[in-house]
Amino acid sequence: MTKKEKILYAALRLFANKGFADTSTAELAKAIGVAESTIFYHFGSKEDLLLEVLREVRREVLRHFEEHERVQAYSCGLEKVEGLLGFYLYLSGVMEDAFLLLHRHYPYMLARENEVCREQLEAIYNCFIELFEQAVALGRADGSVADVRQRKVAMVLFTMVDGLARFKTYNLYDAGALFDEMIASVRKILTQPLSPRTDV
Amino acid sequence: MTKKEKILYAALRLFANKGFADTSTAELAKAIGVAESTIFYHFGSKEDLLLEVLREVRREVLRHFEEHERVQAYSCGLEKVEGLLGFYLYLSGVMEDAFLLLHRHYPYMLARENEVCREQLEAIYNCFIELFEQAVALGRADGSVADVRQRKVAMVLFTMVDGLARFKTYNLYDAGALFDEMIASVRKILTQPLSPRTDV
DNA sequence: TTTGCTACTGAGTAATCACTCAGTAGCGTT
DNA sequence: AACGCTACTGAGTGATTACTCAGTAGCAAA
Repeated sequence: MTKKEKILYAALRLFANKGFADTSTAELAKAIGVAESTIFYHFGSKEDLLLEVLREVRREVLRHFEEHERVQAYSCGLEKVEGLLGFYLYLSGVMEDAFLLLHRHYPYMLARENEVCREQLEAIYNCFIELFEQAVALGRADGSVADVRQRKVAMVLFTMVDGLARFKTYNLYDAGALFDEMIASVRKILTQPLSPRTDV
Repeated sequence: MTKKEKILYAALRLFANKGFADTSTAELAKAIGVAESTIFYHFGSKEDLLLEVLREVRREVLRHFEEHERVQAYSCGLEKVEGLLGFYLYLSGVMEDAFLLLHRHYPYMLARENEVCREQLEAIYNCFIELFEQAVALGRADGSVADVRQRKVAMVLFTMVDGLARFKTYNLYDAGALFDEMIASVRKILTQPLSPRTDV
């Protein structure tokens, strides 16, 4: 691994676990045994380093989902939705640092004024929601999913699984124990038709 | 408002919006027109100030929920669950800074080594989940909620609404538009009985 | 051998950081 | 008038911050 790559991955680890402001370039350099100025030689500034880290996170996340899409076969749309939810949670463990970084506030603050940052974040989130929505659409087509509002349901599903992934990486409570319950809930959401009026 | 209170609320606002590490005591002092040393006179250190802020957030959040519990009447458990979810989202707007702070990573990092911090966070989250669980239990008793695993369902509900609140305060997408969909989903989760085997 | 280029570094720098401290203004009690 | 106390401050402190820059080692082409 080149020194540039070492810096990139160490930065991901430290920015994710300690936060951007709480990680000094001196500390980062010391952690991998390079001179502090090497960081600035390769990346220009600390903020540009973060942007490069986000770019790398985007590449990795999309690569993982494309790979999953390519190799994993599902018998119906409902099963695919459930599979994707599981894969999301699995990824949040495999790419723990990346998800930790995505659950921090700093990147979203930066995104407000920095177009490059905004671009990476949007690409990542669009990828997630698109995949969920496509799986729901597939389910509607093959009959495994009832009549639901595709886009909105996909976003609710994403909200659920991302919230769970966040609690998992924050160690707030056991995500594994909750996952089964979430899947059961998702099945109810997707198999029951749109708002069967229950009043009076 | 005393200078001490001014410092406390300005700290909440700045810690929530800029982050703990990114808010300097000099900036905080300047924002409210007091000497920087006044902060240390009242709170001792920057970290102790954060702990005091979290204590205040805890007091406010619990007060709001107790008030809501006291004045709001619901005709059945299911309706109460839905009401609580709406109230949670409403609160995340009214107490935006507090929720922003609770959605940051720093307090949870601090909680690992600081008992006082851990205590405040646990009190807040326990309050939420307890209320949701009680409402679910009420629903089971009055028949508006089907046979479900109370605790786990309550946690899934909390995961959903907290995720939505987070996206709302991060301005990722329109929470209002998603809320109706979430309520519809919650109704499906709570009114359909436990896992009716759908295989083959 | 000279030249040019990339990768990298140690020694800086000004600015900012959290925090300290001696001192004071105001006010109630004796 | 003297005292004691609380609230508050301005002027510091040494440490740390992101970043700069002149210089060097190594290697490839001329």
